[in-house]
Amino acid sequence: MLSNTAEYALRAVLYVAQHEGLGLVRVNEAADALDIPKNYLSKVFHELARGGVLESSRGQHGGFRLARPAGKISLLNIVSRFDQISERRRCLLGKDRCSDHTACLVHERWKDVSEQVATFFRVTTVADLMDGVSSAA
Amino acid sequence: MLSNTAEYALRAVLYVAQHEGLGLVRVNEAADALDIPKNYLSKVFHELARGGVLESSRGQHGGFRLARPAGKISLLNIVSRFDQISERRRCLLGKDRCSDHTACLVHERWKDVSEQVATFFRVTTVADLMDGVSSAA
DNA sequence: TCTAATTAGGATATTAATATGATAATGTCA
DNA sequence: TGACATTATCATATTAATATCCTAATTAGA
Repeated sequence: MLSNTAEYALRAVLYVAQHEGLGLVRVNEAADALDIPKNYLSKVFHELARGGVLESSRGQHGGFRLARPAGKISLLNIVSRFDQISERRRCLLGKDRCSDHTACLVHERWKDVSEQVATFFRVTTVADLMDGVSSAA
Repeated sequence: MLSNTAEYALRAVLYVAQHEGLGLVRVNEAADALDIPKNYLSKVFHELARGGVLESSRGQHGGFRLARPAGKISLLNIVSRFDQISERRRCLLGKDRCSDHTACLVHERWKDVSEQVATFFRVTTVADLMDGVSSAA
């Protein structure tokens, strides 16, 4: 359902969120803790920074922090930098959109299901993922 | 959500289903109609035959037909030869299972959503996909 | 028996995802 | 200023997905 890369990103942002207030998170530290290849995670962090999810600072004592509160970062904000979670309804059979006159009940059901997936990523936030925090669920 | 290959397989089986009773479907014919590379589709068909979804016969006038009625072929039967639609609940963050004591409400919601996806593929049949046929939806 | 049409399947090419390695740029602090 | 720790970035390697090419096996029919 999610690419490796997107899963890395989710776990990494969660890790950063859990270290808010404890200083910046360094790539090496997070890579060790999460068992993700360092150089690869470095690129994931960079991409998340470019996407406005994280903020980076360079130099000694540099690292990453959340760019905004965990409750304001949806899982879609994270995942969409790497995977496409199609918000736009997409036909099960690969066409961009079903022409309405051939649409059958299956297409409707598929639309329902895939919209639920999209909604999950859109409304769930990093804060929701954190242990003990079970708001807005 | 689905790989290219699995999407090809769905479209191809639907095509074969729509030609039931009209003689065997040849790979070249289906590839042209569906705009899928011939040799690639050839392997997809072959794999579906090995998986008991299609039956093949070789030689002149050979081709493919459904191995059983369209209503007895679930989309999961088709797709699972190529993609893994995880029936087993899988943690959003990549672990095989969430340990229960760290499971939060988000995990529950994700389980709900992903089980709906799995159920869709399991209960929807090729017959449901065919135009005009709108049973069991 | 021969030819043609077809599936079966091996070999290889291309492309995208994942991963690694090396270097440059930046900021901190002695 | 200079050493060092860090992010930024470029270059390359590896692996998996997608695609193409070619030949073998099988069957129908002339």
